[in-house]
Amino acid sequence: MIPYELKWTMKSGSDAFSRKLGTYLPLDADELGILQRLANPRTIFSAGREIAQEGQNDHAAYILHDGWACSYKRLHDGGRQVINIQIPGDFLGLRSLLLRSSDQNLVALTPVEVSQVYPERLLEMFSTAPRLAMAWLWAASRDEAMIVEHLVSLGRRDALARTAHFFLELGARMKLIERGTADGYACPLSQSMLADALGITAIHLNRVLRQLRESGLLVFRDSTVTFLDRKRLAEIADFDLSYLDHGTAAKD
Amino acid sequence: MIPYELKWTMKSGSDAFSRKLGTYLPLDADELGILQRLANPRTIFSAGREIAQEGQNDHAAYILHDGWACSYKRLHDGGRQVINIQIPGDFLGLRSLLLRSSDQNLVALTPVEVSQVYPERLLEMFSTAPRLAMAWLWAASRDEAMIVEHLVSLGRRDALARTAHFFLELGARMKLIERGTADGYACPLSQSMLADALGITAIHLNRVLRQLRESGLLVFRDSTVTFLDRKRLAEIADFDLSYLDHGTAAKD
DNA sequence: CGCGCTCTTGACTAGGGTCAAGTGCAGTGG
DNA sequence: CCACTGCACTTGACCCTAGTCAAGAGCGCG
Repeated sequence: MIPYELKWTMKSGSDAFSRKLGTYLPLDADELGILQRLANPRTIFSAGREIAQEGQNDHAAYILHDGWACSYKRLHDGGRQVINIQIPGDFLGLRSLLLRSSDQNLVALTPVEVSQVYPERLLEMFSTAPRLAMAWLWAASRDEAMIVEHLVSLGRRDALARTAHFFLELGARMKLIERGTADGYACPLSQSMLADALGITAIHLNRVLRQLRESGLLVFRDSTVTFLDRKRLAEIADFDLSYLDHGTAAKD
Repeated sequence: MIPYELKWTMKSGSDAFSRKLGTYLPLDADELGILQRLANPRTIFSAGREIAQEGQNDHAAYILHDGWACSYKRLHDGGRQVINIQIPGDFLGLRSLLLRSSDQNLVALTPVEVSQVYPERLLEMFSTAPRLAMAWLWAASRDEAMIVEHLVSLGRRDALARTAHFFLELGARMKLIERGTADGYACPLSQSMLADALGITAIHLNRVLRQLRESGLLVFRDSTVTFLDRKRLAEIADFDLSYLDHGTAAKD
């Protein structure tokens, strides 16, 4: 299998995080400067590295600049529930900043590049750059809306619809940061990780993926998602991307 | 059946919202004054009244001072998934404040008393009362942590554990606002509402409730939850209330 | 070469959904 | 006072989705 890294479209250059906040409201040079300072210095975690643990109280929050990460919780029986998958431009562990201890685990799924978020600098930003603060809170609200939609999937969609929904959402997010097209995107997730996100077993996910493939809907193979029939997928998944709150979202 | 209103323990008096923020950090007279102004004027919605609708862009957010409400999303097939149940002291629709349109519906489950949250006054507070802003963001983070735990329930707990977990969590929240004890609390939820929160059918919830009752674990009857064996319930549910982030949480 | 990991598939099982019927009560109108 | 309606709740019978168990294939790596 081709190592994931070789397949990235490395058009990062401009910062995914700034670009994301910029979709909420246009940022001026001063504001972009503040963001630049928040986005440095950078730290690298290698793939598989645990970035934060549930119960820790070191209040580790980051901005993810490159690579994929995910947040999850563990149950006492050893089960794992993935809360969210994070891609470049996303927050990591933001919710835990003000809580006494982290409510989740964070792990790097590929090599990642992050910058740490410090509560003091954040509070300072809230008073000196209120527009930026609004954009920040908007992004946090949007993250929460994604978690809520994930909750709806787990509660009310069957395995097929859930899987279709997941890939469609991720596709929309990837497209927003210019790492994907309407046809597909690179996706370095293992089936077991995906299954733990979707609340089904890896075995059943495998069956669902086969069904999606054989129905001519979607192919997930070699760490790549290829949409074959987005329209029908969206119908099956009851997918409506308005919760992603893309201001200028394309219709497809 | 006894009307729900008659059974409230009306010890409100001091404001549930102020008390909640106060558990994060002690508030001084100035800060309490600001909160008082945010908590007025009050609006009443009668039971069953829809407070906000998904897709609306009137940015309606409230603080719930009295009564119960819930937030939910609808699927195209008519299905409903309850996101969260709100009790006095909770936010309503806070996440939708900065989004272009509300990502959820809000409905009053009992008569409720709310005060509206205005974005301008909120931003003002962030610059003039940073400690209050932190407490506010803490409360919002805690709400999100509850949603995440709900997501874990839907993804990885079976119907029995899910139901037990729900009642335990709600019990801890009720106790925090002094509307419940270690033995139980008043709970004006219909079985169908509860089922839509737990991601199961009302019929199956009914079977689960019977099982809980017959196993001597918990009784939910006449809008009242009575714990019979909290210890065993907590084991079954894999319940650990640290995500609720009660600073001084009692151990029981 | 063999270990370990991810992925794949089949056979069987069980948790929870669906369908259907029925109970108990509150409210309404005769 | 008593039908009648409507809603929330209850229970049983049956079925299907997804979990469990088991075996094997493909591949990277020491």
